[in-house]
Amino acid sequence: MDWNKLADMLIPDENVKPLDYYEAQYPERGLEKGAQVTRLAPSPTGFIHLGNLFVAIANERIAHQSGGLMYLRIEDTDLKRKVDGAVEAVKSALRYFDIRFDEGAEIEGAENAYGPYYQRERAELYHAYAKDLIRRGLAYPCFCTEEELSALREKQTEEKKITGYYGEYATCRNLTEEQIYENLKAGKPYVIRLRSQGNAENKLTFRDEIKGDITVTENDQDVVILKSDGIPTYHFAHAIDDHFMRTTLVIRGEEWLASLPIHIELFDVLGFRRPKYGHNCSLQKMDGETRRKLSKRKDPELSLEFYRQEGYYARAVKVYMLTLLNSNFEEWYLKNPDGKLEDFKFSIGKMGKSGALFDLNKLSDISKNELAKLSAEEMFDFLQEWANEFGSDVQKTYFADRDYMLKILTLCMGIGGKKRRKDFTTAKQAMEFIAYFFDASFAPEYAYRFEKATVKTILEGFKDIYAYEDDCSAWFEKVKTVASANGFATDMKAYKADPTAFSGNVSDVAEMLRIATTGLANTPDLWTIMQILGKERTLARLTQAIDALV
RNA sequence: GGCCCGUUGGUCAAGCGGUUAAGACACCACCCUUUCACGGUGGUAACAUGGGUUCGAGUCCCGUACGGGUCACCA
Repeated sequence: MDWNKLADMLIPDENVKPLDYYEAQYPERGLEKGAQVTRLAPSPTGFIHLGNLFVAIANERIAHQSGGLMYLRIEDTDLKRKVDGAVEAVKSALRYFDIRFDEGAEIEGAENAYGPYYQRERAELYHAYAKDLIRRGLAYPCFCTEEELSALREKQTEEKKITGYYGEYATCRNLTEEQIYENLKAGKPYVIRLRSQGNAENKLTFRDEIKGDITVTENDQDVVILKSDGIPTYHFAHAIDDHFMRTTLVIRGEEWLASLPIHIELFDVLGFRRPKYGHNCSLQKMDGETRRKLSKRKDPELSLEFYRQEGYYARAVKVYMLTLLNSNFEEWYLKNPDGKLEDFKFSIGKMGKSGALFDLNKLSDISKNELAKLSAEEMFDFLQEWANEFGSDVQKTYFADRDYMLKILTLCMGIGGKKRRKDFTTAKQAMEFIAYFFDASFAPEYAYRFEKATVKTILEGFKDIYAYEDDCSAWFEKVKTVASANGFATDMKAYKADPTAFSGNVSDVAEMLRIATTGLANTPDLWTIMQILGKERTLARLTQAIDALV
């Protein structure tokens, strides 16, 4: 068999350059010792999910912490999955979480010397190396059809053999020269397969940066490296790209662990030094009784878009990811609540070995704490930004009167008090929380716990003596006045001693007033709310409440 | 099914042969309090299982069970 001839026929010389050329074009990066080059390599499906973020944060931290860099590569080798605008979607989603790339696809201001970063634009490189493999007898054309392949798979399954294209089953591996040229002449479509030199009987231990030592078997599958359209498969592109982009560390999902033997063989056969690998466990969730990997179809919370729509504070999501990512992060953060996330010493060795259940509850807790660190102005901006994109028309009007809104936020966040309140968990929830401050969205249901007549008398009594100018204590004295005038206890001790002696107590009266003016039984301080609402609006609300009591 | 990986409270987890088995979230109780939220105090709750090794095992070894991942011209 004349491999050179075959190689020239399959991949003509005019389409590729000598291998040395590429090595020279993409030299080793002159980074300091220990600096890691990492990457995020999504396929442009337009669906960027939590797992991407998870891995992205780890890659980003390690790269920047070590004085290295992280780049963005687009794995667009499967055109069936390609979606327009997907790259922009990836970038904007990650930007929202403050993940910065140093170079890569559409990264402005970077040198991008190791590009192109779209795999479809790197065809020449893949072809050059595929050609070299063919020439060396380490790759060959395969003319098997999809039908033949699936028939083979069925047969193997039936016979309880390992499925795949390998050993005796790799029929095209042994095609004669004549057969090959005949097939080519007949115009039969073909793929290029690796002629695997491995033996599945051989096991070797592989050091994974996250999982530690794992045992893998040698690859013996004649995997496809170039698809019939001349585009490489993931495996081949991975080997070539991570070599020429000079990646030193690949952190990726553990779904890749199974194909690691293929990658090991590919790197070896191509003569490339392998990067280090860390295979990260995927996020899971409970589905009834069982836990499972978060799924794109079933779980909206997998999509990063979900967090933007719900108005989760980006930093909160990031903090949560970090607590899942590095077991000692949470402790560090407790000690350094105001520290910069970048100051935490991220370590790949502290990454979990088993998949974590995603816990929205925990995220909510973190969100509350993060939002409680904002100033009223920052909260204003955060909410407005969210409302502009996802809010209702009414919600957008909340921001018309900046001072009014800032007063509301100051109250609801407990700014100026001894302790911050933690009522807000997301922008969406916060907007609903403050809705009663705006007449346009004030829709009270007035769920009183007392007789209408009683409530009415009390509301009228309070309205008569209410004065906007009253300070907090004068105001509360008036509440008490109305309370005792109607047989409600003003002294809690007396009330507790004998509840039957009273109709209720001040807190019940306060509740009626609260429901009347806000429609809710639970709110922040009522006096302050009335101050913010203003005299006119407060009286109007009381009147409205009284009128509703017929 | 084959091959890999894993298994400490409901959840995330510390633990590296000797601990009263940390901490956080959630939950419960009490305190603070005109409601709520915040805050404070306390509480319920765990080493999947069976064998070894060892003076001693959550920690090391083997088996079992359970869970996860993967077996494409998808990444």
